[in-house]
Amino acid sequence: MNAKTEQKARSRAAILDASARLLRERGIVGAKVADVMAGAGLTVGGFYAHFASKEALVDQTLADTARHMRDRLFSKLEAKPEADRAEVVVKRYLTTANRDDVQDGCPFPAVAGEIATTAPEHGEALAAQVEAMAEGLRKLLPERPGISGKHLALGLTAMMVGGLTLARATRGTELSDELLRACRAMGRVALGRT
Amino acid sequence: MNAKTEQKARSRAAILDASARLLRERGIVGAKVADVMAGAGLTVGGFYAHFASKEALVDQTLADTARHMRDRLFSKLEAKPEADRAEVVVKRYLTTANRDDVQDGCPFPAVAGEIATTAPEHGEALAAQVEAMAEGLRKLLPERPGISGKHLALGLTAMMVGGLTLARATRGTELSDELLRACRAMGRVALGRT
DNA sequence: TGTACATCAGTGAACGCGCGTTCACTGATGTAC
DNA sequence: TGTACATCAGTGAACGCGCGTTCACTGATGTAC
Repeated sequence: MNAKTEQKARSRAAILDASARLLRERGIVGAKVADVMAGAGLTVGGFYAHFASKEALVDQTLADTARHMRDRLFSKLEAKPEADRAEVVVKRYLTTANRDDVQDGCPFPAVAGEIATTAPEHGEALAAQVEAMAEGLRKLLPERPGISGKHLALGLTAMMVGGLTLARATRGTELSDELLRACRAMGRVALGRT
Repeated sequence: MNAKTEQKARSRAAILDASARLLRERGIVGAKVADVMAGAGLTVGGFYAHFASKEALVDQTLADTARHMRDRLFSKLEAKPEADRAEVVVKRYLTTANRDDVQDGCPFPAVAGEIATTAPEHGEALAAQVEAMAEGLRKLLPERPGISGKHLALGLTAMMVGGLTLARATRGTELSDELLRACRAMGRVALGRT
């Protein structure tokens, strides 16, 4: 059973890889099962030997891509002065690269609206990942008058996700770049770094 | 031709009304032409006597609903002290009512993600409305050190849209209410009202 | 070691369903004389 | 005023298409003796 089991595990990993790319690029409805399987070098029919449904794939992919994003956002911060770290994270997130290289970027803009409107079944999976991102940020925050660390972390998260979502949706317009600059500046103000 | 013309205008208005409700509630893909027509008390086939395509309807509806939201956000501000007005707008936006009464609320959360992923043809229509909202806010802003009025207005807009989008997507979880509170507090901090 | 059988990852066509759009038609309203 | 015809908003069925899911089948891999 060894070679077979290994082959299946490789296929599953390839499916999740393709799904991670397509979910971020095209959203839940846009990431068709047949396209995901083709992206993994397989055909549609085999999908259901790996996942119970498209819904299960989406939940798993959402968790995977959000963790991947956190790994990138919060990596190698030891090299930065403690007081700079939160701002570094905000700046890393609000780049043209994270706007344009969608398939390796943040998954939230691609799924949050769909979850709100037509896919509430993924709401808890999303909530868990939003909390994980905000918690990562909270650990880096300075004390600020008038707001708790938790609220500041959630507010920054909302601004980052909102800014990136709008920047992606308006890609190609002047507004798009301006939104990224504005949100970076807004992050500095909220962190008291003026 | 009079009664006929009037009848057609009434039907068009009814279609736009139903579209405004459904687009905000279900997004672009979720607002089916047949459902919109049924919501207007008509049948599918008649749709194309009023609009060239679903795309045209969406663009028109996006403009209508965004204007409607601005009217509500910026209404009766004369009664408020000048220094409070920006914060009043932020607080009006980030309410449980604007999260839950989706069909009368902000259209951006329902469409921004879809436009970014699978409907870029609406990007310019969205950009125009985002700019209009930010411009409305900008006029109410105090001078703040370290950030221009335009950037602060865009940053606040991103935070408001991001916060509402995530709050709607996580409705029913504890995080959802907390996000609204956090973004209101973040608004106060960004406006220097501590 | 070799042979017969069992397992199972993956294939590809088909199923049921729903979408946006088209189109022949209906019937109420408007126009011409 | 009345009659015959024209217009046109709206109907409802059909079209073409694409989706998620199912399923009979294939062929390579593994097992039993």
